[in-house]
Amino acid sequence: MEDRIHMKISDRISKAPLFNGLPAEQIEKLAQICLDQKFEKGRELFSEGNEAKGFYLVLGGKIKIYKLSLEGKEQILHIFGSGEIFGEVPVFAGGNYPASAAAIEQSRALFFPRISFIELVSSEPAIALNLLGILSKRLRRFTLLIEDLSLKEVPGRLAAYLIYLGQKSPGLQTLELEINRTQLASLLGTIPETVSRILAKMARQAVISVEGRKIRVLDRKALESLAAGGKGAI
Amino acid sequence: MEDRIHMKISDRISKAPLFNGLPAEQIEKLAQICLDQKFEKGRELFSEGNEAKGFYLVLGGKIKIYKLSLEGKEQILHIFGSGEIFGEVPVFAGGNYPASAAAIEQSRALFFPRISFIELVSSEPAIALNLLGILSKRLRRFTLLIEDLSLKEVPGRLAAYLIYLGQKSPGLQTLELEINRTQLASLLGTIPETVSRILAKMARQAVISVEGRKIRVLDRKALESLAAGGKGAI
DNA sequence: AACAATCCTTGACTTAGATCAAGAAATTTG
DNA sequence: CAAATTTCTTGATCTAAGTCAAGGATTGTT
Repeated sequence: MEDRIHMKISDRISKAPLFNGLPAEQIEKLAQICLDQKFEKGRELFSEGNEAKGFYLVLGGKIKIYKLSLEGKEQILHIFGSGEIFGEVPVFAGGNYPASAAAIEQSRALFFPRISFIELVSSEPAIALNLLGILSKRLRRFTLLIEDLSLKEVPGRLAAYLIYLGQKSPGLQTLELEINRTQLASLLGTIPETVSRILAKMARQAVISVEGRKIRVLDRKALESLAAGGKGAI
Repeated sequence: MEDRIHMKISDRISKAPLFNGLPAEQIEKLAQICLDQKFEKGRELFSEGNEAKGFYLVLGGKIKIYKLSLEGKEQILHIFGSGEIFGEVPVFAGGNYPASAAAIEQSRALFFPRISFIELVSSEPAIALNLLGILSKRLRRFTLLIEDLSLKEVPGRLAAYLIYLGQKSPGLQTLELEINRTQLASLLGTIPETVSRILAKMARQAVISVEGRKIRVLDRKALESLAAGGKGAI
């Protein structure tokens, strides 16, 4: 029995982009050092400022990474799904987690302790290069978020998010927001009321049609020009 | 003559955090593959979307990394000074530069072509680990900027920036903004007028005193509480 | 089915900060 | 040094979006 579970884990590990192109023995080693963890919806994995003991690889569910202001307002930095890693920043930069993490639905993740992982990376250039690629892409995504937050108004950010969702599952013309208005607002740096209002406005202008969390794009051109436009582009 | 210049370059390379702990032969190799470049004030090094052929190590001056909106409004992501690297994201993530770069004063930088550098990293885990550390720290800084942009109002961001400047040169109680109001505004995601107004307001409240680009912190506690406070904290 | 608990939408109001404008100060250039 | 250019400040106005509030729609629970 134990063997079967074990096999499965190393299988999952080998499929993560981070560990692409690693020889089987390395994967096996990784499977030995990691912990398999489950989190119910709402459960917090770590808080900003916690000492970082390692990082996570998501096997299932959704984990949000977020910041809280003193008054408790939340800005979601990213929502990670299956195959993605998070919490790796302090593994290399040292110190504490720069943001908090919580499961927004029932989730499963592998935890890799810091020290054993650093040893592995030092001896395995392939992992290091994969990691460099992942961190670089993440930097690029953050660059985009910063750009959006400072140069675009909320309608532009929302339009950009819809387009991003559309690219994630091409072909489909009805896209499914997999998160509620509050989470979406937090991801866009605004509040649920504003999200509702803007969705309603876009629907009134026949750019999209909205039905709960299902959104159909009616006028792609208009959506794109909204997303591209800076402030005052409406 | 050539030798002396050459010696100097490898010397400069060995002092950059990225190349810490590298053996002399590797430094020498790096010195061979890089190009020594000078840029007058205002000169653009690359534009967002340009194909990335390599990255830069600053030897002197100041380089800003920025994004432009359609209307030409600028958000500065960071200003790099001596010893820092930039433009390394697409070297590993592939593709194009995600932002633009320009010199805000006369500057000098070494350019490292992508391909030769990747080869070196693959064979040299020490460089890879240094790079992972640098990218991780940069991610953390971006995390902070995102937090500031979405959870703090402009006075809070400005206060945080002043504190950050103070930490860069401890001891001194007069700090020198090394950039003009426009650049500062762009860095904080606002406009010069707003920066002026907030500086004036802080001075009126005896939190700081302002004289051109020289700022003296009069009430550190007040400044810190401004920086810590979220929206509506004034 | 009926209840509670979220979640979503819409309206009235307020406000931080952007825009427009114009003069003062500082810096650069001939 | 004077002229020209750039940078900084301050005031008046405008607007995107946040706050407060309350009703309607969904979802889950016993």
